[in-house]
Amino acid sequence: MKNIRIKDIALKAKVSTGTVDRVLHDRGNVSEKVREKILKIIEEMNYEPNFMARALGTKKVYHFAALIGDPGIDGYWNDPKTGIEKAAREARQYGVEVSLFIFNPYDAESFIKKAEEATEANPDGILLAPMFYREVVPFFELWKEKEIPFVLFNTQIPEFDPLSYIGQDSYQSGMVAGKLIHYGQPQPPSVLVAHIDEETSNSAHLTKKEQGLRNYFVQNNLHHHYEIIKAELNRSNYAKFVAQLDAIFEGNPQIQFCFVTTSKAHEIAKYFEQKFITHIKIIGYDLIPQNLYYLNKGLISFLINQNPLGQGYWGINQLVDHLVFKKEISAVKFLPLDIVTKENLNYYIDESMLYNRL
Amino acid sequence: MKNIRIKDIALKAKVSTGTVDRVLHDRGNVSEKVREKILKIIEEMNYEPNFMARALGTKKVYHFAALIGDPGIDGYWNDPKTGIEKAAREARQYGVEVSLFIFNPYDAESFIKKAEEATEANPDGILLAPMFYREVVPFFELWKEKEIPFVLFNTQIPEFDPLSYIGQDSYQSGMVAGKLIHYGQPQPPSVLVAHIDEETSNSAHLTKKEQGLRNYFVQNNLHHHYEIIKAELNRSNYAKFVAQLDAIFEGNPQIQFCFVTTSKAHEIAKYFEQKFITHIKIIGYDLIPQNLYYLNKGLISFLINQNPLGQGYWGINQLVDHLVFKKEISAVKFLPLDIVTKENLNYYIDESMLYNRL
DNA sequence: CAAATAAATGTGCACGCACACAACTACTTA
DNA sequence: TAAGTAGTTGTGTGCGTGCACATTTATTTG
Repeated sequence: MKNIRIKDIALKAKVSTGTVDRVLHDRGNVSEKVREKILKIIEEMNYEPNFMARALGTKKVYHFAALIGDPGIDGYWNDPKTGIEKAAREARQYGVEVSLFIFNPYDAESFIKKAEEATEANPDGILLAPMFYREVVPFFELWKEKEIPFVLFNTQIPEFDPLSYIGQDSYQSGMVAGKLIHYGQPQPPSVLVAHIDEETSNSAHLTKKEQGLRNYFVQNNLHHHYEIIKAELNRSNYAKFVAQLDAIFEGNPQIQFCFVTTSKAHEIAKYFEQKFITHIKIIGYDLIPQNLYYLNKGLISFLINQNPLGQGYWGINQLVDHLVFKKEISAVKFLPLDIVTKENLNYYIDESMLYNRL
Repeated sequence: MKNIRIKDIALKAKVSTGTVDRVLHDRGNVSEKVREKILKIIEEMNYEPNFMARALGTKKVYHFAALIGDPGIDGYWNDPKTGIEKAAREARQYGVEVSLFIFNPYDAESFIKKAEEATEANPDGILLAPMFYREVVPFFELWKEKEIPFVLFNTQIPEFDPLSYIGQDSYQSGMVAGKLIHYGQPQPPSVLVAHIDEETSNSAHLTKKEQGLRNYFVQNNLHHHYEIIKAELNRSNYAKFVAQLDAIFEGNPQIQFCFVTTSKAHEIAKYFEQKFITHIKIIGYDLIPQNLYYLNKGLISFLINQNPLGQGYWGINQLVDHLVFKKEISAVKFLPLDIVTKENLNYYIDESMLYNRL
């Protein structure tokens, strides 16, 4: 079961290995006649390059930049960061170095500053979470001009043809939430959809989650019976935050479910705990420690896991596959929407488990 | 950021690369004094072997045998087979060849025959689903004597120290089912636990699933209120199978949930469909086509995915890591217990998605 | 048509490791 | 003490590629 080597191709085509190499890598300086002959033979023998030898034989250093939010400011970013670091560690053997550029996820200015720094570093590829639509667009144009491929994660912006988008299907995750609510309460309940700490106007994925939820009920012909209440909340003024919640729940005692579209489900859980509210079930996003605490306490029923670690990990890997291995990569990579409960939680958070996912 | 090479170690230790090589691979013939010095330097420089170069430098061919059930007889085995083939394809570069030995999962004799064939092929490693406890034990002893490492998946049998076990945590999956039932019906319901087409006496994992379910209710102090009815069913005589179900559901009209411990949830769904039973929710295992059909129709509420594809994939990979790369591998690898509904199904079945898991 | 340039092709080494083989040292034995 | 042997250590080549450099062939120019 011997592997076909470049040497074999060269032999059969009666040329030197150097020429085959040029054809394989489009290095030019090959006559059209010879090129075609070689391509045909490559096809015939269905040659597959040996990645190990390829990686061994090249000493080129690839420099990637990763633009992510500050985990110190919002714990959500811990996982993408870990994923990126893991991928970076694995890719080190192939001559890949990843530099992190960490911005304040609540400050567009900070994003601009870090994006500029990343651009100045003149990397071979960029991975970023384009949180601020307006602010990121000029960079997309700049990078396109400089021919620096970029991979998006977390937030999808297809208009500027990124090399790839990694992330959740926000809309579909809303559908999953709908299912969980419907399953948990066949009688028509009222649902509070809470957007916490982010403007829906500048982050499309929140709206998509809400739409997914609403459409679940439409598609199942239930929307006449269900009541969906929407709220945009902000913790910057905590007293006001609590007052808003008071108003909502006192004014709508019929609410039985709360769907939190950001990673802040724990804030609602905390509120419920303090107010001794036990009859409302919470469904939220992301396995951050605060959420896990309330998941284990039973105040949060389900968390939808968007695989933030995987997003970072696969994001870097897309760049590696494209630039280092010259593989064809898919333009979109949706990650699974895991439904996480107290009972299956362990399989999603244990570090060693992460390697087990296929 | 240059990598440390064996050569660097040899230089620093003032020995030849051959000697370092002997230490790294425990090939013997190294004086204790030198050995320790080298080990210390390896530690100091924290050397990490370059797997590519390692794989490239050895031309040894590894021969693995995989013993699995026949997908033609029970569709469940399609996924492990696919996973094994995928891993085999990836490992080809490292000189790994995998031969499949496919037995009839309902026939112990067939298992013995195939296990004998696999043994005769004298492989370097074996991956198998030890479905028949009594029948497999002699082989464990034989392989141990012949020093052939074996990896188990699907069914755990720790007594004969396999190299590794890959698979589900059956007990915990029962707990997950308990949660889903409890969440879907806070008022104490009755649950039918159905073991279909397998003897609980010879397959421990079915019993573990049931125990997990029961213990969910115990741990949440609910066991006084819930009623759990157990049934062992077999489709070999289909008329009898239906008659049994008739008896159960007519005799227990209070049943609201059905938990099927094998991959045969679709049989119950089919029965419900024919009998126009709509008020009983089904929770089952495995994303086989028949189950997906009824999941999409809404007759099955949830499927617990044990990642059968991953089991095959990681099973082969454990052998590869151990034998080819001489890595340390974990004795147990539990795969995530995915909760799958109609709404997030796509992320678990689309082939291209499988690569996205971390 | 010779010289200069451009295009095409060939050659050989390095990447980091494994392994076969060669060589050296220390210890026995007669 | 020389020969024999076991215990150590050193050397060199191949694995499949990529790439820098050398060489040959075709094309252009004055």
